[in-house]
Amino acid sequence: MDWQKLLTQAGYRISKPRKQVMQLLENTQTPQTALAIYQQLKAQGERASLVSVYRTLELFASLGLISMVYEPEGSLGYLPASAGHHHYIVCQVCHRAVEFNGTEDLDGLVHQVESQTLFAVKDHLLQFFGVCPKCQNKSKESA
Amino acid sequence: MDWQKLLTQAGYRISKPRKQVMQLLENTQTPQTALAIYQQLKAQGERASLVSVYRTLELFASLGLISMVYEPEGSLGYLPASAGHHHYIVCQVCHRAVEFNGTEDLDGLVHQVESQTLFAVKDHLLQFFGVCPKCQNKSKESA
DNA sequence: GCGCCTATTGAAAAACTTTTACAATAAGGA
DNA sequence: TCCTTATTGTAAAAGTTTTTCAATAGGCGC
Repeated sequence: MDWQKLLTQAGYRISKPRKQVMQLLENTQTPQTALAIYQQLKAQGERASLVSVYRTLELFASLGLISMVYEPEGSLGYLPASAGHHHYIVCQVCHRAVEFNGTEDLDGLVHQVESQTLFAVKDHLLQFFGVCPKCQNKSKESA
Repeated sequence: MDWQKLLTQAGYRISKPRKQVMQLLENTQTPQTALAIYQQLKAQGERASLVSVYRTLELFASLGLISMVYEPEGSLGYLPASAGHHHYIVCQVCHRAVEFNGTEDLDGLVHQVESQTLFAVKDHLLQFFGVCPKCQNKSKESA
């Protein structure tokens, strides 16, 4: 189901800022902060407001349409969420984020943590940082 | 090695705010934000400044003396770092954080992610959220 | 396609968080 | 104890996120 139908079914409207934000996120490889999204819309000559970007991101995130990614430098970026798993590895050089599938491998760890700590595990935060293939090649060339 | 020796050897002084912040962190079960630390020091009648708390936390974190924990509601808390692993599970009810040992179990996942994404994995962010044994019992009693 | 209802927007301001500047203070080696 | 300078605290600046509210525009019914 596309995001517009989902919004409508949930009782929300398809407004211009919402379209702009989603379009921008769908066309980027790197997670984008609220401010970065706002600045890019401005740069495109759009009449956009930072407040709407914040509101839109909050809404999209609550509906599971976008995922949050912690950037190496500590800021919080957003990406369109694909169905199912939402774990990312982020390139420390070019910031490109790629999803990986690791849910099954986490199950073992979850059980071990539960028996080790006696907590009931409800949720987790998992992200990897590293260097993407392209940036690996670039550093090889310059070396 | 205790933190005071480590600070001294790294060329830093053992100042009053640094002692206050470390003492407070050592005596708490839940991760503390900069503001929370400042407010507690104030409540204890100490003459403290929020700026120094920020500076102290930044220093301690850079020296590996404290660890950062993402709270369920999104804020960033600090805890004294024990040697070695620094992965936490945080109670969604009482916010208590407990370390768990899962480095080995992550190795398999790291390798899988590397072969799946072709990234070179350099670092990771792993945290669990759940309900601690005490809070599990409390909810059982009230049920 | 038109009009109405109200969700949503944008501008401004407020609230909150973090950083910077700089004179006063205090840590710790001589 | 004295001296040097790292560190502090106050104040201000910078940056981020939220709130307020009148104006706008989305989309349902006709």
